[in-house]
Amino acid sequence: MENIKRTVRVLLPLPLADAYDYSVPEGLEVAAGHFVVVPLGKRLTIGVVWGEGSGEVAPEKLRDIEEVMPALPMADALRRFVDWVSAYTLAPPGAVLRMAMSVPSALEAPKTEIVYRAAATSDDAALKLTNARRRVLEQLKDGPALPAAELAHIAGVGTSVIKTMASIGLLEPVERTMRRSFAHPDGQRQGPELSPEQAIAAQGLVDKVLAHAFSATLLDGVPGSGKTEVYFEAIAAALASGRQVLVLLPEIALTAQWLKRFEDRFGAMPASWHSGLTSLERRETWRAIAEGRVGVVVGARSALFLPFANLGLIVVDEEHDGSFKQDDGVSYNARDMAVVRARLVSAPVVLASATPSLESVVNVSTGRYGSVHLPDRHGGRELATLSAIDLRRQQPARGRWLSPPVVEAMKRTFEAKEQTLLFLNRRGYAPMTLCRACGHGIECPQCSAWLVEHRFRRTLVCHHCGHAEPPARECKYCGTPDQFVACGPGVERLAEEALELFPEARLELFTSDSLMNRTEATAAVERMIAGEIDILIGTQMAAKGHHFPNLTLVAVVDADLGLNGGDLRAAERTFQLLYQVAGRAGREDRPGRALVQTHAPEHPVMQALVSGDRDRFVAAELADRRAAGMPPFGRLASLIISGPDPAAVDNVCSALARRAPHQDGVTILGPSTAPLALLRGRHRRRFLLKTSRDIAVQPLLRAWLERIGLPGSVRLQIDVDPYSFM
DNA sequence: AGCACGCCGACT
DNA sequence: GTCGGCGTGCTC
Repeated sequence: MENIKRTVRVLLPLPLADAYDYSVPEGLEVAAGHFVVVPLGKRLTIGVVWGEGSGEVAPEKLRDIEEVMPALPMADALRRFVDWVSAYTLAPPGAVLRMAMSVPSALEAPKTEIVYRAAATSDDAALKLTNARRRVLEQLKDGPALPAAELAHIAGVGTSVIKTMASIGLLEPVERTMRRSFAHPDGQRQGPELSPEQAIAAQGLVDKVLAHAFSATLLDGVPGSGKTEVYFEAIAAALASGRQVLVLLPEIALTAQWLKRFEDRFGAMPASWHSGLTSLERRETWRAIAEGRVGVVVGARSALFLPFANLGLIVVDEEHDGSFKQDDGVSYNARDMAVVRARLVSAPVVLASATPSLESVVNVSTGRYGSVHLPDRHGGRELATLSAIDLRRQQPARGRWLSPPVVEAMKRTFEAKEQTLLFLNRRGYAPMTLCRACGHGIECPQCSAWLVEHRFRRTLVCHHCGHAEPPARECKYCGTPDQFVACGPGVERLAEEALELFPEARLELFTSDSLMNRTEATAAVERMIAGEIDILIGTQMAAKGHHFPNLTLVAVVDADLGLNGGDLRAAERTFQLLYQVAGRAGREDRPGRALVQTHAPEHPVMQALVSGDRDRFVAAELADRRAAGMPPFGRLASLIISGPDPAAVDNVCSALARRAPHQDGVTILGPSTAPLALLRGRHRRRFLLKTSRDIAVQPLLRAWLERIGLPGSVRLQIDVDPYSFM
């Protein structure tokens, strides 16, 4: 008879329905949170011990854990966070774990090196002291132990001298783990002088940090009111009490300017976490965070799953930003999950924004979140005056996109040697290309979307799947050559127009295509600050996280762009975006102007922007949402069914429709074709589940989907709290 | 996520 | 006749 072995549940970073049971070999010490190597099929995989064995699997199927990784175990709070996110989003727990195990190499034993220190001298050895050997010992007398090569170099001897000294006992080799050291931002350092309002706000946040308990606070203030300085005080307090801080920023707002401000305040850079890190940087940063050697991490949403040893504060800046929502793989909103993570580690979370999301506004009014309000622009700077330009009356010339008042304002700005930002949230030259002969537009072969012409790169690109093709001469529908015509403006086309109007102006494009990487973006920002650019043309990349002192005119070329399409958040998002863009103008001593071109100046969004009455807009938008039972007053979940064969997709939809839940407070909308009816060659249908606030959507969805069989090629994507409907 | 198994097109 | 394409299914 075989001994009854202990079994444990091991969660693997794979999209499996649940953790797997493994047996623990005799003599292996295994506890919850340990990273372990286990066999899976023919290969070995790293997983995390999640608890004692479930006992649900036939004992003969169980396999032994191979080994325990030499890494700090995953903290209890992080494991509970993974479970929580999985339960909320209905993503498999292993898919969530994968986000918390993004750097597998960090789990391996760190590399070591041999360093030498002076050995306790014996008389015997002292006799053999040559000049070279003496110099080596001199170096080590009050310096640190060093690797052979380095020691030899600074002592001016060959490495063979070190080798011999070690062998005759003059030097003692020591094995040391190599680890990158991180600078320590100083929480004790004196901060800048704050205005009375800022000081009160900062104290409010500091009190939350010192309470060492969970709390959520909305920090709400207009651009330039000093939000960053205020939450820096909370960071200082957390650092001073020996705790770690996580700052989440939208990816494109993580700029050199932000880092510079941080360094000026704390005397050292924070650790940053974003997609541009090398694998070495990721490994070292991950490890240092787990070992508590990093005080502050600033990062994009994926930083939320880092293994903090001692987290004492989370800040989510630009909390309204849609990019906190991840749509591929696990659909989660990092802003909301940051609140959960803070609760699980009993730490405060601060959500900061000049244009808070309606969710946060409602959470404040119901008392779930506290609030700290900063009323004014610091230093008495005024917000830009914002005017709507009615495109129905002030028409641009044919084939042109800038209206006469905008051109006139650009002219005056240029003559005053000040800078203009033309904002258009459309990459490329033209969003659509049409054949004049037959009227067909050029579509993506795998998506229901137009191909966008990128004239500089001489390609037509699909912005949804990345498909690219060279421009053809002949129309593929009617064969007529040379009849293509570009429809509508993109930033490249706008640049062409601006250059014709101002041939002597220095003009630059600022988009995610023309500026491929961070370094180039930083350089462009610096040129802008240095006044080497007169006209900057950009997408929303230009609108976030930058501060251009000589920028006095912002023109929004197509303010209606985000309002079409019937998206739930269209008005909210447009307001937030345009408000932020307009906030770029006139930030120093010069007054700024923002001109917003629109076909619907009477639209509540435009009215609110022009009057600067954010509160009235928010109130009106909230009233609409409440009447429709939409978030934040109701709950939404979306199901997207997709597959290459439309008939198979429709079959699944019929099965879903037959089993749809019927109960009070629950509405099922659909199935209907999803907004991108064809994406990457997959046909897409969508159901929307709408419930009242008091109903939890997860049990409802679980029961609904429980017995729905999916053919292999059909995928079902669940999105609880969808942000965008496109 | 891998990795194998399995069933239809272009090669030696 | 095989080599190999990637659809489908399983892994404690």
